[in-house]
Amino acid sequence: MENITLKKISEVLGLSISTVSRALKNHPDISAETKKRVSELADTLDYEPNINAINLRSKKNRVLALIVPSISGFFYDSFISAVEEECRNNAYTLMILQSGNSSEMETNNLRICRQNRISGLFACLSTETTSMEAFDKFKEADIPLVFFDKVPDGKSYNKICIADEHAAKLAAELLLEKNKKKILALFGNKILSITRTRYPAFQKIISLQKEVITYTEHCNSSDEAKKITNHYFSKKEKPDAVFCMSDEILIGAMKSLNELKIIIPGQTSVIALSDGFLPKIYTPEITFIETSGYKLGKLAFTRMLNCLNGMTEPTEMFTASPLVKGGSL
Amino acid sequence: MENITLKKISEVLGLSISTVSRALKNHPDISAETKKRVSELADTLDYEPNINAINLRSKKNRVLALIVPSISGFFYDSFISAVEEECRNNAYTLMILQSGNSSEMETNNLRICRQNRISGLFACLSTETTSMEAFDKFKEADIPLVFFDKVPDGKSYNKICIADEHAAKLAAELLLEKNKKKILALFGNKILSITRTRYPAFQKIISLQKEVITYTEHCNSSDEAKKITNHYFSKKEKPDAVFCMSDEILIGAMKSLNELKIIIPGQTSVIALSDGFLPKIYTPEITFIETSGYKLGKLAFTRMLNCLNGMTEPTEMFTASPLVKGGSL
DNA sequence: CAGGGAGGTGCAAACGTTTGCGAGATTGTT
DNA sequence: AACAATCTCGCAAACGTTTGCACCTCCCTG
Repeated sequence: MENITLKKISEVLGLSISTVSRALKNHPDISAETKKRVSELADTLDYEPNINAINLRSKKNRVLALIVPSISGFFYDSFISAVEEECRNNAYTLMILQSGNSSEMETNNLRICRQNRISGLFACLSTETTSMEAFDKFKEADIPLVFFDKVPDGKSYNKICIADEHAAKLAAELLLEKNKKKILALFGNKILSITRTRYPAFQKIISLQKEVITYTEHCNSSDEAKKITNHYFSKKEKPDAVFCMSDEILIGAMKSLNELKIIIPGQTSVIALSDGFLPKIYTPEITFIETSGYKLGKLAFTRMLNCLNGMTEPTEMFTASPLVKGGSL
Repeated sequence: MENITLKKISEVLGLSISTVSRALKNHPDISAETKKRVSELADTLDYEPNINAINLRSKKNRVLALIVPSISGFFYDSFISAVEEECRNNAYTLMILQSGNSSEMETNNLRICRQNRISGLFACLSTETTSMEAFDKFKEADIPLVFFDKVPDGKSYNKICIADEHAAKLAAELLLEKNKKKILALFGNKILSITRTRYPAFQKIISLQKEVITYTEHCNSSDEAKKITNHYFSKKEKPDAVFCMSDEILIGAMKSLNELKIIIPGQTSVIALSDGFLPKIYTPEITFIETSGYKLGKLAFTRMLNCLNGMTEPTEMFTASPLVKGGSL
């Protein structure tokens, strides 16, 4: 099975290459008779146009790239899933690259993107990233750049985020509403943009109630979250609620609470910000504010599409974060 | 920032395109002096060769495709993660496509692959797939095809699998060793190749002990697994062990056991075949036979590399499935 | 019959790269 | 002085596609 080209078809049919090309594109110059002959032969030969040639000629391609710390995770896999779905439906090819949260791999990935002359880039910053220089090159080249989740500061970038502020506020309000007085609040690494948004929003609401005590902690992993939770629940005065900023933290906190046989929601309540998969694993199911990677992916793609169509003004967009009630609060 | 080409560089330096091309490839024909001038300019201009042109000329490309039912999942995300890692390290580009377990999308994805003139394909069959015709076209075109997880029957394909048989046997042996007498054995859909391997292997071992009773059930989702578990544990004579063929099933079974407040491992034991993430969520951690997507991905990639280098004899390979002890057995 | 439109098709260039071949220049050998 | 060897480099073709332009053949109209 050789590769079928326009040339082959044209030779068989005794036509010129250009006629065949036009016939397949339903060009008005070509007679219906010819079109029929051409497309029938193309079908039987399983002709597929060579994308490389097309891209080369058009100086464009329909390839989008996506850089993410890790494909497998609590959140990114569903984000990617959504983006891939849209790409496929819009005849874009998706190139996924992992940065492993290393800025070296990140710049390397950006090089790969440039090599491939991608048409657009979805990017989640690695935690190590300090300089935006490499990213700015894409902007200069008019290649749409859509950041998601971990986004850079400043007004000059497209950013698609969870409504972090709203979600954190909502969680805080719920805790107050339920009359919680001693709250263990677990956040992620302070460097992360999501932490820098979620943390103050949460605190602002909580601090409205003077008599509420919050133990605020930052943790970098599930294990750290577990240790911290262990610490607070080994005291005699235990918190009456735990707030978890992310799935990763939720895992650690729940591990601790379960091991200590703390009854939920009897002895303490739990509320989390989550993609939604994990909370349903536990019994009772954890009440959470949904921070859906899937929705975020869909939104990021529509923004990308707009950029590709010329709407290049940098925009910050948010997905809604509904409350999903479990039995943990 | 225009796109830099060999032509531009050659014009600036007053050289021919071919000289520039050779200089950058360290061709012996070119003087050290010229090479230096060329590569310095290329560096400052951020020259990146146009992959489309290269591919067109060489009639090859370094693109591998991967078709998977869904990116987000208990297993595939880590498989993909491994494959992406290797692709990046070997300068291959990875194109990921989801089939959503629909054979229509699957054939559509295969068309995309052909269009892109991919060099190799990793594929996990959708549950709907009945005909291998579309896949066979790749074989005819000498495009390496490596199946993983859900693989077709027959000796004529490359297949990379979990050592399903061994894993299922191991689980069964452990259950017997621990003197379990009434085992609820939960398997997935009978159509799946993994079920067709795991099921008989498990049964064969268990049936060696005549006095052991097994309740074998097949379920298509976590929810079904939960319902079935509920059913068996609502009886007065409850099973003293539960075997879960996959993570998906484990979730359902555990949900049921936790809701019924069955104490593990006091009242019943649990053992699963799992990627390894979920078992560690629970308390006590679930004892499992590791069926690592990550390892499988690494193995699939080495097989792919061998195929690309001419070792085309179809081969079936397995990853090891070690036992990871938790506290549930 | 001349002229003109329309309908159908082909020519050739361009996209950016690689590479076989050959040409000019320099040096060394006899 | 003639010639060979070596070192540097450029020409041109090829990969498969698209597209502006020109060409040819009919047929119609005046």
